[in-house]
Amino acid sequence: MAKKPRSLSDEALGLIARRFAILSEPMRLRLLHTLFAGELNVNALVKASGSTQANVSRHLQTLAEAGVLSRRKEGLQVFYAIADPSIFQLCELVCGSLEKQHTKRVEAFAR
Amino acid sequence: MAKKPRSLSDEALGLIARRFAILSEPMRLRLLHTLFAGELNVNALVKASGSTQANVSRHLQTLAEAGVLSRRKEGLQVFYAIADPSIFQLCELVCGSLEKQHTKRVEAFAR
DNA sequence: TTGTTATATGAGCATATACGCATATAGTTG
DNA sequence: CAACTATATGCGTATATGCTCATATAACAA
Repeated sequence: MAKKPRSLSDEALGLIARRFAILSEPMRLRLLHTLFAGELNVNALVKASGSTQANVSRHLQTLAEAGVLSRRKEGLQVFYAIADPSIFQLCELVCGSLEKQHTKRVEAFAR
Repeated sequence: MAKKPRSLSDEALGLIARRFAILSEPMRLRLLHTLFAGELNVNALVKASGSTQANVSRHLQTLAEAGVLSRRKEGLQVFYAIADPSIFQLCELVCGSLEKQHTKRVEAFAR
Protein backbone atom coordinates (compact mmCIF):
# COMPACT_ATOMS: atom_id res chain seq x y z
CA MET A 1 0.00 0.00 0.00
CA ALA A 2 2.91 2.31 0.65
CA LYS A 3 4.32 1.51 -2.78
CA LYS A 4 1.42 2.57 -4.99
CA PRO A 5 2.31 5.48 -7.28
CA ARG A 6 1.02 8.72 -5.88
CA SER A 7 -0.30 11.46 -8.08
CA LEU A 8 0.59 14.70 -6.37
CA SER A 9 -1.32 17.96 -6.69
CA ASP A 10 0.37 21.35 -6.64
CA GLU A 11 -1.00 21.86 -3.15
CA ALA A 12 0.42 18.58 -1.90
CA LEU A 13 3.81 19.34 -3.44
CA GLY A 14 3.78 22.72 -1.71
CA LEU A 15 3.06 21.14 1.65
CA ILE A 16 5.80 18.55 1.25
CA ALA A 17 8.28 21.20 0.12
CA ARG A 18 7.32 23.29 3.12
CA ARG A 19 8.05 20.42 5.47
CA PHE A 20 11.50 19.94 3.95
CA ALA A 21 12.13 23.70 4.16
CA ILE A 22 11.38 23.59 7.87
CA LEU A 23 14.25 21.13 8.23
CA SER A 24 16.65 22.98 5.95
CA GLU A 25 18.21 25.29 8.55
CA PRO A 26 21.21 24.12 10.59
CA MET A 27 20.07 25.99 13.69
CA ARG A 28 16.66 24.31 13.61
CA LEU A 29 18.31 20.93 13.16
CA ARG A 30 20.53 21.65 16.13
CA LEU A 31 17.47 22.46 18.26
CA LEU A 32 15.74 19.28 17.11
CA HIS A 33 18.85 17.25 17.80
CA THR A 34 19.04 18.68 21.32
CA LEU A 35 15.37 17.85 21.85
CA PHE A 36 15.96 14.24 20.82
CA ALA A 37 16.94 13.67 24.47
CA GLY A 38 13.60 15.03 25.71
CA GLU A 39 11.53 18.09 26.49
CA LEU A 40 13.36 21.35 27.30
CA ASN A 41 12.49 24.97 27.98
CA VAL A 42 13.61 27.87 25.82
CA ASN A 43 16.45 28.97 28.07
CA ALA A 44 18.01 25.52 28.06
CA LEU A 45 17.82 25.47 24.27
CA VAL A 46 19.37 28.93 24.05
CA LYS A 47 22.34 27.73 26.08
CA ALA A 48 22.66 24.46 24.21
CA SER A 49 22.51 26.11 20.80
CA GLY A 50 24.84 29.05 21.44
CA SER A 51 22.43 31.37 19.62
CA THR A 52 20.43 34.31 20.93
CA GLN A 53 17.12 34.07 22.78
CA ALA A 54 15.25 35.91 20.03
CA ASN A 55 16.58 33.68 17.31
CA VAL A 56 15.90 30.46 19.20
CA SER A 57 12.38 31.59 20.07
CA ARG A 58 11.60 32.27 16.44
CA HIS A 59 12.94 28.93 15.25
CA LEU A 60 10.97 27.12 17.93
CA GLN A 61 7.84 28.88 16.79
CA THR A 62 8.52 27.89 13.20
CA LEU A 63 8.93 24.25 14.23
CA ALA A 64 5.84 24.32 16.45
CA GLU A 65 3.66 25.90 13.76
CA ALA A 66 4.72 23.16 11.39
CA GLY A 67 3.61 20.56 13.92
CA VAL A 68 7.13 19.25 14.42
CA LEU A 69 7.28 20.45 18.03
CA SER A 70 4.72 20.65 20.81
CA ARG A 71 4.53 23.64 23.14
CA ARG A 72 3.65 23.49 26.82
CA LYS A 73 3.54 26.50 29.10
CA GLU A 74 4.35 26.11 32.79
CA GLY A 75 4.47 29.34 34.73
CA LEU A 76 7.03 31.61 33.18
CA GLN A 77 8.65 28.88 31.20
CA VAL A 78 7.69 27.29 27.90
CA PHE A 79 8.67 23.70 27.21
CA TYR A 80 9.10 22.36 23.73
CA ALA A 81 9.24 18.70 22.73
CA ILE A 82 9.31 16.72 19.52
CA ALA A 83 5.73 16.06 18.47
CA ASP A 84 6.31 14.32 15.16
CA PRO A 85 8.24 11.05 15.60
CA SER A 86 8.90 10.81 11.87
CA ILE A 87 11.59 13.44 12.41
CA PHE A 88 13.85 10.79 13.91
CA GLN A 89 13.52 8.57 10.88
CA LEU A 90 13.94 11.48 8.46
CA CYS A 91 17.24 12.46 10.04
CA GLU A 92 18.42 8.87 10.17
CA LEU A 93 17.61 8.41 6.49
CA VAL A 94 19.42 11.56 5.43
CA CYS A 95 22.44 10.81 7.60
CA GLY A 96 22.66 7.31 6.17
CA SER A 97 22.37 8.57 2.62
CA LEU A 98 25.07 11.19 3.14
CA GLU A 99 27.38 8.67 4.77
CA LYS A 100 26.94 6.35 1.82
CA GLN A 101 27.72 9.19 -0.59
CA HIS A 102 30.86 9.99 1.34
CA THR A 103 31.97 6.36 1.39
CA LYS A 104 31.53 6.12 -2.37
CA ARG A 105 33.62 9.22 -2.93
CA VAL A 106 36.40 7.87 -0.75
CA GLU A 107 36.35 4.54 -2.61
CA ALA A 108 36.48 6.32 -5.97
CA PHE A 109 39.80 7.88 -5.01
CA ALA A 110 41.17 4.75 -3.36
CA ARG A 111 41.15 2.55 -6.49
CA MET B 1 22.87 0.63 15.97
CA ALA B 2 20.63 3.09 14.17
CA LYS B 3 19.24 4.25 17.50
CA LYS B 4 22.41 5.37 19.21
CA PRO B 5 22.46 9.11 19.94
CA ARG B 6 24.51 10.93 17.35
CA SER B 7 26.62 13.91 18.23
CA LEU B 8 26.49 16.21 15.24
CA SER B 9 29.17 18.70 14.25
CA ASP B 10 28.40 22.03 12.65
CA GLU B 11 29.63 20.66 9.36
CA ALA B 12 27.38 17.63 9.56
CA LEU B 13 24.38 19.79 10.44
CA GLY B 14 25.13 21.97 7.43
CA LEU B 15 25.27 18.98 5.10
CA ILE B 16 22.00 17.58 6.43
CA ALA B 17 20.32 20.98 6.16
CA ARG B 18 21.59 21.26 2.61
CA ARG B 19 20.04 17.94 1.69
CA PHE B 20 16.68 19.04 3.07
CA ALA B 21 16.99 22.36 1.24
CA ILE B 22 17.49 20.50 -2.02
CA LEU B 23 14.07 18.92 -1.44
CA SER B 24 12.33 22.10 -0.32
CA GLU B 25 11.25 23.38 -3.76
CA PRO B 26 7.94 22.23 -5.26
CA MET B 27 9.32 22.23 -8.78
CA ARG B 28 12.21 19.97 -7.81
CA LEU B 29 9.79 17.64 -6.04
CA ARG B 30 7.67 17.55 -9.17
CA LEU B 31 10.70 16.58 -11.25
CA LEU B 32 11.64 13.88 -8.75
CA HIS B 33 8.10 12.58 -8.69
CA THR B 34 8.06 12.39 -12.48
CA LEU B 35 11.38 10.52 -12.40
CA PHE B 36 9.96 7.97 -9.96
CA ALA B 37 8.66 6.17 -13.04
CA GLY B 38 12.15 5.97 -14.54
CA GLU B 39 14.88 7.77 -16.46
CA LEU B 40 13.86 10.71 -18.69
CA ASN B 41 15.56 13.33 -20.81
CA VAL B 42 15.32 17.06 -20.17
CA ASN B 43 12.72 17.76 -22.82
CA ALA B 44 10.36 15.16 -21.42
CA LEU B 45 10.76 16.70 -17.97
CA VAL B 46 10.13 20.18 -19.34
CA LYS B 47 6.84 19.01 -20.83
CA ALA B 48 5.83 17.05 -17.75
CA SER B 49 6.59 19.91 -15.40
CA GLY B 50 5.03 22.76 -17.37
CA SER B 51 8.02 24.95 -16.59
CA THR B 52 10.62 26.47 -18.90
CA GLN B 53 13.66 24.65 -20.29
CA ALA B 54 16.09 26.97 -18.50
CA ASN B 55 14.39 26.52 -15.17
CA VAL B 56 14.15 22.75 -15.45
CA SER B 57 17.78 22.49 -16.52
CA ARG B 58 18.91 24.44 -13.49
CA HIS B 59 16.86 22.39 -11.07
CA LEU B 60 18.16 19.16 -12.60
CA GLN B 61 21.68 20.40 -12.16
CA THR B 62 20.99 21.25 -8.52
CA LEU B 63 19.64 17.75 -7.92
CA ALA B 64 22.51 16.08 -9.77
CA GLU B 65 25.17 18.07 -7.91
CA ALA B 66 23.59 16.97 -4.65
CA GLY B 67 23.87 13.35 -5.76
CA VAL B 68 20.11 12.88 -5.84
CA LEU B 69 20.05 12.41 -9.62
CA SER B 70 22.42 10.75 -12.07
CA ARG B 71 23.23 12.30 -15.44
CA ARG B 72 23.80 10.36 -18.65
CA LYS B 73 24.53 11.97 -22.00
CA GLU B 74 23.43 10.22 -25.18
CA GLY B 75 23.99 12.22 -28.34
CA LEU B 76 22.15 15.48 -28.09
CA GLN B 77 20.05 14.40 -25.19
CA VAL B 78 20.78 14.19 -21.49
CA PHE B 79 18.99 11.61 -19.38
CA TYR B 80 18.43 12.06 -15.67
CA ALA B 81 17.47 9.35 -13.21
CA ILE B 82 17.09 9.02 -9.48
CA ALA B 83 20.46 8.02 -8.04
CA ASP B 84 19.65 8.06 -4.35
CA PRO B 85 16.95 5.53 -3.44
CA SER B 86 16.48 7.07 -0.01
CA ILE B 87 14.48 9.80 -1.77
CA PHE B 88 11.56 7.42 -2.12
CA GLN B 89 11.51 6.70 1.61
CA LEU B 90 11.96 10.37 2.50
CA CYS B 91 8.93 11.37 0.47
CA GLU B 92 6.87 8.48 1.83
CA LEU B 93 7.76 9.46 5.39
CA VAL B 94 6.85 13.10 4.88
CA CYS B 95 3.64 12.26 3.07
CA GLY B 96 2.63 9.90 5.84
CA SER B 97 3.42 12.44 8.52
CA LEU B 98 1.43 15.17 6.78
CA GLU B 99 -1.51 12.85 6.24
CA LYS B 100 -1.51 11.99 9.93
CA GLN B 101 -1.42 15.69 10.84
CA HIS B 102 -4.36 16.35 8.55
CA THR B 103 -6.34 13.47 9.99
CA LYS B 104 -5.79 14.76 13.51
CA ARG B 105 -6.99 18.22 12.55
CA VAL B 106 -10.13 16.79 10.98
CA GLU B 107 -10.83 14.72 14.10
CA ALA B 108 -10.34 17.74 16.34
CA PHE B 109 -13.19 19.51 14.55
CA ALA B 110 -15.38 16.43 14.35
CA ARG B 111 -15.75 15.92 18.10
C1' DT C 1 31.02 25.11 -43.89
C1' DT C 2 25.95 26.25 -42.35
C1' DG C 3 21.79 24.94 -40.05
C1' DT C 4 19.10 22.53 -36.54
C1' DT C 5 18.16 20.57 -32.10
C1' DA C 6 18.94 19.71 -27.08
C1' DT C 7 20.81 21.44 -23.14
C1' DA C 8 23.39 24.75 -20.21
C1' DT C 9 24.46 29.30 -18.42
C1' DG C 10 25.12 34.53 -17.57
C1' DA C 11 22.64 38.64 -15.97
C1' DG C 12 19.03 41.00 -13.73
C1' DC C 13 14.97 41.10 -10.84
C1' DA C 14 11.90 39.76 -7.20
C1' DT C 15 10.98 37.36 -3.11
C1' DA C 16 11.90 34.80 1.09
C1' DT C 17 14.06 34.41 5.31
C1' DA C 18 17.78 34.30 8.97
C1' DC C 19 19.78 37.34 12.11
C1' DG C 20 20.53 41.32 15.47
C1' DC C 21 18.63 44.91 18.16
C1' DA C 22 15.25 46.79 20.76
C1' DT C 23 10.97 46.34 22.90
C1' DA C 24 6.57 44.11 24.21
C1' DT C 25 4.01 40.66 26.79
C1' DA C 26 3.06 37.35 30.37
C1' DG C 27 3.76 35.39 34.85
C1' DT C 28 5.84 35.67 39.43
C1' DT C 29 7.38 37.89 43.70
C1' DG C 30 7.79 41.58 46.89
C1' DC D 1 1.53 48.72 42.80
C1' DA D 2 6.75 47.98 41.18
C1' DA D 3 10.50 44.88 39.99
C1' DC D 4 12.18 40.80 37.96
C1' DT D 5 12.30 36.77 34.82
C1' DA D 6 11.15 34.05 30.70
C1' DT D 7 9.56 34.30 26.27
C1' DA D 8 7.73 36.54 22.09
C1' DT D 9 7.71 39.97 18.40
C1' DG D 10 8.29 44.33 15.32
C1' DC D 11 11.63 46.22 12.34
C1' DG D 12 15.62 46.78 9.41
C1' DT D 13 19.34 44.57 6.87
C1' DA D 14 21.90 41.14 4.47
C1' DT D 15 21.96 37.07 1.90
C1' DA D 16 20.21 33.31 -0.76
C1' DT D 17 17.74 31.58 -4.46
C1' DG D 18 13.97 30.92 -7.93
C1' DC D 19 12.46 32.74 -12.24
C1' DT D 20 12.78 34.96 -16.98
C1' DC D 21 15.17 36.38 -21.06
C1' DA D 22 18.73 36.03 -23.96
C1' DT D 23 22.66 33.71 -25.41
C1' DA D 24 26.22 30.09 -25.36
C1' DT D 25 27.68 25.34 -26.05
C1' DA D 26 27.51 20.74 -27.85
C1' DA D 27 26.18 17.16 -31.04
C1' DC D 28 24.39 15.96 -35.20
C1' DA D 29 22.91 16.58 -40.31
C1' DA D 30 23.27 18.35 -45.00
